[in-house]
Amino acid sequence: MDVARLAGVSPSTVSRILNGTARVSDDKRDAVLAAIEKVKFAPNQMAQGLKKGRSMTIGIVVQDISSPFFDETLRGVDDGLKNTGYASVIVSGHWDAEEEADRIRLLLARKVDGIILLSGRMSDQTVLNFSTQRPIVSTGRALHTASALGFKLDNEAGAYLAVHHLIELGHRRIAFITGPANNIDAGERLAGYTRALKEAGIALDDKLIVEGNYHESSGMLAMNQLFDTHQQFTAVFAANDLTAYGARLALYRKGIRVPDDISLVGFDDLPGSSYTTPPLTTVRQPLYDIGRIATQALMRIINGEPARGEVPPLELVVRETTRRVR
Amino acid sequence: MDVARLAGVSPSTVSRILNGTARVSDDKRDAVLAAIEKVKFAPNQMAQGLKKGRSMTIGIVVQDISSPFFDETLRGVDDGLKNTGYASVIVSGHWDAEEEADRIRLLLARKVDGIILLSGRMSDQTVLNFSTQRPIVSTGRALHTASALGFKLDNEAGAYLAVHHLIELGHRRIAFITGPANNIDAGERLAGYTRALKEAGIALDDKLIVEGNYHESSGMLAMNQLFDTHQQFTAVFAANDLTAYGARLALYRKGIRVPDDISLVGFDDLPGSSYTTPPLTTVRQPLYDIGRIATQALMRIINGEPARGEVPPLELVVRETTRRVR
DNA sequence: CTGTTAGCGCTTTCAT
DNA sequence: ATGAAAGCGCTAACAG
Repeated sequence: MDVARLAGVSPSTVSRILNGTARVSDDKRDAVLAAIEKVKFAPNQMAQGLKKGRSMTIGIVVQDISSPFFDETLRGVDDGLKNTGYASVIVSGHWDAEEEADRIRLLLARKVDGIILLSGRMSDQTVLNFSTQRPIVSTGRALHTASALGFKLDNEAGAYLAVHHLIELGHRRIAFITGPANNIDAGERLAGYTRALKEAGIALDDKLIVEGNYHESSGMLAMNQLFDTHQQFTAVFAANDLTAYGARLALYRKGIRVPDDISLVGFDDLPGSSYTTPPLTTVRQPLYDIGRIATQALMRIINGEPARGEVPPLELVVRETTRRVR
Repeated sequence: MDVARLAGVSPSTVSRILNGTARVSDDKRDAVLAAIEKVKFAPNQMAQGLKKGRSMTIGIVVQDISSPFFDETLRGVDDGLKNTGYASVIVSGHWDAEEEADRIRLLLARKVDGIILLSGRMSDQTVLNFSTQRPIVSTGRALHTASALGFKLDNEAGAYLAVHHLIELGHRRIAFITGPANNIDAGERLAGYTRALKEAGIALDDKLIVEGNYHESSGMLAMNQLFDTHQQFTAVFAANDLTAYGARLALYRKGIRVPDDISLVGFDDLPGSSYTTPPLTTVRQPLYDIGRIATQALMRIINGEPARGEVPPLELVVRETTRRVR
């Protein structure tokens, strides 16, 4: 080590000072510190990592690099990492189980110390397999082993909340724009919609259910399809906020007022949903908390402590896109 | 190496096969490949990095982990990295020059092979200093050395475009919600606003200029301040889209129609701006392209090629929040 | 308290 | 074409 020579000590001593591994006499310490300052020395993390078997890096797998949904969760992750010395490398699985697995293999080759999997598409078994190499914390699944932890939110209950709210306001013809057919969360939200209707004695009408893909454009398309087929309804429940935004625009284009003519409910409560016109009534997912709590749980596992952590439940946020049917 | 023993060859041979560094006889190659498959071997990237002096990682410095603005740019970065073998570690400077420098030092200690600095707050000189250690590509500044490249968009011209559009529509009383006072881009946008007004022979009215902070809430506050002080105006130009969203909500709350009563223009063209109600007229920043082009430029520098790259100019996107004054 | 030694997992001369 | 040996920069015994 350069610094060692400069300070006239051995590399070990420098290392000891850097890591606080052992007592070092004050004069040597001062000399070393001075040398470090002089050369602006910072230990090579790759060498450190190689030696210690810790890369001080965790991997985050998202499905979409550019989505307010993952964004908000990442903010939680970032805060959870604060003062841990850990950095994160973020990769995208692009909503594809295969690609997701590939990305995880890459992270593993990079020797990340742990992985956070957001909205994974892989099977639980695959996650469990990977977790033998490095601890994994995942959202969207219920897992609980020594090296794998999952947080599952009750989508069914969340959707029920939304539809029940609409029913309480007197709505009986409630359209539903679902998420992608192969998406588990989307399926659960559909189940919640169905249950709320059934409980209220409202017959399910397939024509009022149209498939979207979680993006704005699909919300718009879905609304137009509803209108083109002349469906009658007074409220729309969208499987996520982005879809609701699209639906909102379709309504605007038709000159239909929200909430005066039609009520609209979303799902997620993205940061932007408080600023739509009008502000969106939606089911709040504790996105930030999920990120933060998942990260803290992962840190615990990495440090050999038992895995634990719980996230707040979904809750309905009533804003201004819903009102009593007249 | 485990694989080496299994295949009955030396570690060097395995390495040669992995890297294609030299010819290897077919039978040995087959044996090694089989062994790799069997053990599912993937080289330890930290060891590789330590030896080769390349971490195959670049650092990205954003100012806000959770903002549609950076998001869109990051998507471009991600695409630019595709098939390069590079991964990125994203850190946030939180709009603070000091923190930004700290984060860069962290990235440097991690031996990233290059850095992309988005909307940096540091001085050009500081960037140049860091660039002696690792190549840096930055947005928001004009730089062009062997190891530092900057892309600067013409904010002044962009703002001019927006205000000129409003003036052409007959607006004369145009309010401006600025960005943070210490923000360079914001200052340039103010200059563009001023020039457009002056060119049209419209006197500048300080009362129509109110400071925001680039967030939705400040747009809302700014509008309210304008109303509370009884300003007269028929159009509002917001320093960025988020601010425009906030202004839009304030207008909605007052029952003022957009664009019928008041026209509104933003700046950025965030992905969500096509789906506001009504869709927002704004100055388009090629966020995605910036990310992609910056990344490709950085890759070139890393590979020893001359730095180059150019981003598309700002352009006005006329949607539905502006109309001719009656 | 501190220096010497070995070695983390890989690549790269240098021989052969 | 291939193996042996050295070494990337650091830390962790092991002596002393």
